[in-house]
Amino acid sequence: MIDISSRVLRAMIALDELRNFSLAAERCHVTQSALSQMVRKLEDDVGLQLVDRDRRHVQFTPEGLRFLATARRVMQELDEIHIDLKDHASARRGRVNIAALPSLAAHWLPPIVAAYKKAFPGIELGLFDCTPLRALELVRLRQADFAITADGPGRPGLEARLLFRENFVFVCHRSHPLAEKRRLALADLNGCHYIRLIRSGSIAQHLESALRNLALRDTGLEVEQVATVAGLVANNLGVSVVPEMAACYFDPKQVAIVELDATELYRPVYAVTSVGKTLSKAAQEFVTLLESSEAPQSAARTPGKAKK
Amino acid sequence: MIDISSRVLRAMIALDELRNFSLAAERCHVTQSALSQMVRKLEDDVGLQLVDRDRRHVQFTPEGLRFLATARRVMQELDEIHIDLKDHASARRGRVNIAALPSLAAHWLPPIVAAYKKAFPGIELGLFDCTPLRALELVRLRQADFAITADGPGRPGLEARLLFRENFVFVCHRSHPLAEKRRLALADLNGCHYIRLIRSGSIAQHLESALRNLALRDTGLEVEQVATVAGLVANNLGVSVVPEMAACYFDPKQVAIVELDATELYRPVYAVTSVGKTLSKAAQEFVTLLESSEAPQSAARTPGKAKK
DNA sequence: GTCAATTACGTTCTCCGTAAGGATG
DNA sequence: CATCCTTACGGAGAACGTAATTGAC
Repeated sequence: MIDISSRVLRAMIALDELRNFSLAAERCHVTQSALSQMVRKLEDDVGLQLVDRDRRHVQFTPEGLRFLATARRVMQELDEIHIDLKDHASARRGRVNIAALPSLAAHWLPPIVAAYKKAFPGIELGLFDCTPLRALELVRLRQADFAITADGPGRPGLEARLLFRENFVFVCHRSHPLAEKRRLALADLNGCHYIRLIRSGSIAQHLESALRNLALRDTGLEVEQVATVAGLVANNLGVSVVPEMAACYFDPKQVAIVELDATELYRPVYAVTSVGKTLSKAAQEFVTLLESSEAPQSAARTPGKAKK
Repeated sequence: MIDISSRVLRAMIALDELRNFSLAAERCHVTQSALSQMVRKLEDDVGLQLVDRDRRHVQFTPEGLRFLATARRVMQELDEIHIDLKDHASARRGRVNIAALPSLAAHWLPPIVAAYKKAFPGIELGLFDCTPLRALELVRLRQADFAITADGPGRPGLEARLLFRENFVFVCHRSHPLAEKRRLALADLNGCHYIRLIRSGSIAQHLESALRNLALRDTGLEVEQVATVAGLVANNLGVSVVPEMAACYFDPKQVAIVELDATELYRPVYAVTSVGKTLSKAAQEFVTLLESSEAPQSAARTPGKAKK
């Protein structure tokens, strides 16, 4: 199998353009002797004369011209991939695919995305809002560079970095007895009519153990979307517990949002990556930005103050 | 400027296909260590990690995959040009452009072309029938690989190889006094009404010096095509002297063709090439065939016997 | 412990530069 | 005689192979 280096291709192209060994050698930053040897070796390798040197003029043979055409195409390809890789290395170009839980994608992520797009305008962003399991699957399938989710640690092949811990808040109708409290303990929820979120979601999973020991009354309502909970609570059909970030779904005129004094009750938010898969520079930058971003403040009590 | 050799491209492709350093190294006929170093050096050169090796699995990074796509395109180009050049080197493929005088192109060349096409079916042939000057110009312009013409020696930048010498014959109407002779000396033409060919043609040029000393009567006719001479002679408007090969233009029923006993009167036929321009293998083979071909026999006295 | 890739190191060999050679205009 | 390419030769460095090392399963 023949071996051809891009140096030789460049030399041949220079030789064609300058029609002069000395000048071509100069352009290639080698001596004229070296270029002469390069051409000779190439000709030996392919078994054909490619250039006619009649001591005064440099002329390519028909075969040499065919070779040149290929050489130019190849060099264009190599130059392009080189620039392309440099761009990717410096995060000037590229694409980052992110799998995130819907609530995070909708409320915490947008300002970070905005900051990222400003800092790295050449990077395309793909944002998948999906269930926790799907998010991890996308990372494993390499369809997402990383996931932003409440799950992750302990999963084989995945690596999770804690970004922040999100507190839960209690939501009820303003007419509810607990509506006027500043803070509640979990025990205060005993006896309440509770609206559940479906189990497959991240929220229910983190609430389950904490709520199991409470004497909650079942409303018979189990819904999928937090927005539905908001509607139900607004119509005084029950109470619920949701992450701080979901508070904005609730209409403050009808719904009271009360902080929970329960340190054991929180939802961790991780950046989850595949072990052994180096992130692209662009994705690395995004994760760095995530890590430097603050945990969200309660959107309920301190509206319009998303960051410290 | 980065230097990438095809060996490295092959290695990366093998690594992608086999997902295993040891196997890929084997395919590339190097040790696994060498391949590891090759990949590392490539990554250093481009400044990016292209392959994730987690000790057990080989996975390409997004940038690595981009690189691979280019690598495959480039290798395809290089493999193709290699095959292409090998084919040209062995005259399996290619093209030969020939500039030849009309009379040679029409009468001497066809059987040679036929033999050549049989021996080298993959070679395309271009045949230009043109004036002597134009033939040499085409060679100089490299639009023709070589010329078959009566001119050539002494021209700067051109190289002429004598193929054969073609004799001239005397042509006249059957009613002409010289029609019954077996052989004529040049002096026998004195007093004849002579039909001239134009000076720019090869025939007139070779006749000029020999005929200058004869006392020919001018018919006032100077024509361009030998076929026209044939028509004029057939109508008894004069006599002429033409190369043996042109004899077939004349109608034997009306025109007598007489050999000339004049050793100094002949038209040399050369294969003319550009000095310092190596012929393609295909063209070389054609010239070889030309050189091994016999000079044409008189088509007049021995019809149907083109070769000895 | 085994397997697979990396690292270390010595050697080989390629490739380049210097300098001399040769041909051409 | 000057120019331009080729050839000869010697040295620097790259690349390869052997072998020891590391790390994962």
